[in-house]
Amino acid sequence: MKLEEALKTDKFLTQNQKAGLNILYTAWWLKTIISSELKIMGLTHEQYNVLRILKGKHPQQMCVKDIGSRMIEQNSNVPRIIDRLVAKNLVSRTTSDVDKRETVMNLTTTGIESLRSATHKMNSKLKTIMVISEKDAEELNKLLERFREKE
Amino acid sequence: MKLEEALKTDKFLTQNQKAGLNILYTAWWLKTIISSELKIMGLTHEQYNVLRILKGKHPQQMCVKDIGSRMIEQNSNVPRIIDRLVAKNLVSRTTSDVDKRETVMNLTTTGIESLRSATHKMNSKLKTIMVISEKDAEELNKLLERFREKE
DNA sequence: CCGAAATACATGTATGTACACTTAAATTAA
DNA sequence: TTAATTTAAGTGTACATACATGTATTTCGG
Repeated sequence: MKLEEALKTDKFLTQNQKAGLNILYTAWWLKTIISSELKIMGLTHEQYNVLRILKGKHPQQMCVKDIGSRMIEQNSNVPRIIDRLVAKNLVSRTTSDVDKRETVMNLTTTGIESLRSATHKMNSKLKTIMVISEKDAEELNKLLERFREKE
Repeated sequence: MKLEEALKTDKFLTQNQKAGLNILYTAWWLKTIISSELKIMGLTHEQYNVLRILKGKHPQQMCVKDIGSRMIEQNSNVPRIIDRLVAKNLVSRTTSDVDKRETVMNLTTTGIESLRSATHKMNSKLKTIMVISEKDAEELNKLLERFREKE
């Protein structure tokens, strides 16, 4: 769907302004699809993100700060997302021996299993919705990074 | 910044997968900049969005449903966002004469003034951060719409 | 070695999001 | 015309976000 239809408007002044809204809308669209898929497994978007980040270092432990710096939405409140994963017994949490300020996290066996099946479901879903060519995707990545130039 | 640096990873399997994360990250980046600019005026991102939507039809009134269908994040809880705008006296809210199920909203004089100065600040800010060429922006819009093909 | 500064995390508050459920009004069907 | 259905909003709950503040621990300067 064109953005004009999605937002029922035709008042974009410049392609730059439209691009800003288009990015926000596309992110919302993608997040909605991902979330509805994860909901079946009792996970939220950000809980899944944390599990994946932990998987990346497994079997090493990770502290809150390390996890936070790898999150897509970098102001996410990691401790509270962890709270919910611990409550579901997907993640274990202990105080670091090395630095007692740090809390360190690790996936539990249940966590690894949940993540495996969630990832499997997610990948099949994404395959059906993300259908642009690798060449187009590469170009899109280049343009998004150029869009964030002033970062 | 490249996405790999922003998320401290190098594990993107395909350009398609990277594009998904890149869109989510870029949206977060943009929303953060916009929000910090609006905060100075005591507005949130979504409150500003609602004010702009109302402006688009002003001096006509709009009902909750109409506003909702024009929001970027289409599951936003419009009544509660309106609550806050009414509390700040930026928007007036009455029951429709035509259909008593509907609540109709309109900008107040204060609302119009707030929006005007918020928009002014926002446009100058956006001009400094959204620096890609109109040609690149057009290509980006084309690719984002292609990305959402399966919508 | 000690006190100040920095760091890592937790917590509180306001706002927003997603979604189920309720209520009131309008529309439709019999 | 009345009963059933649909529609528009509001409300409740769980989760997430943005940000300020508090607390314990570590580090650093003197």
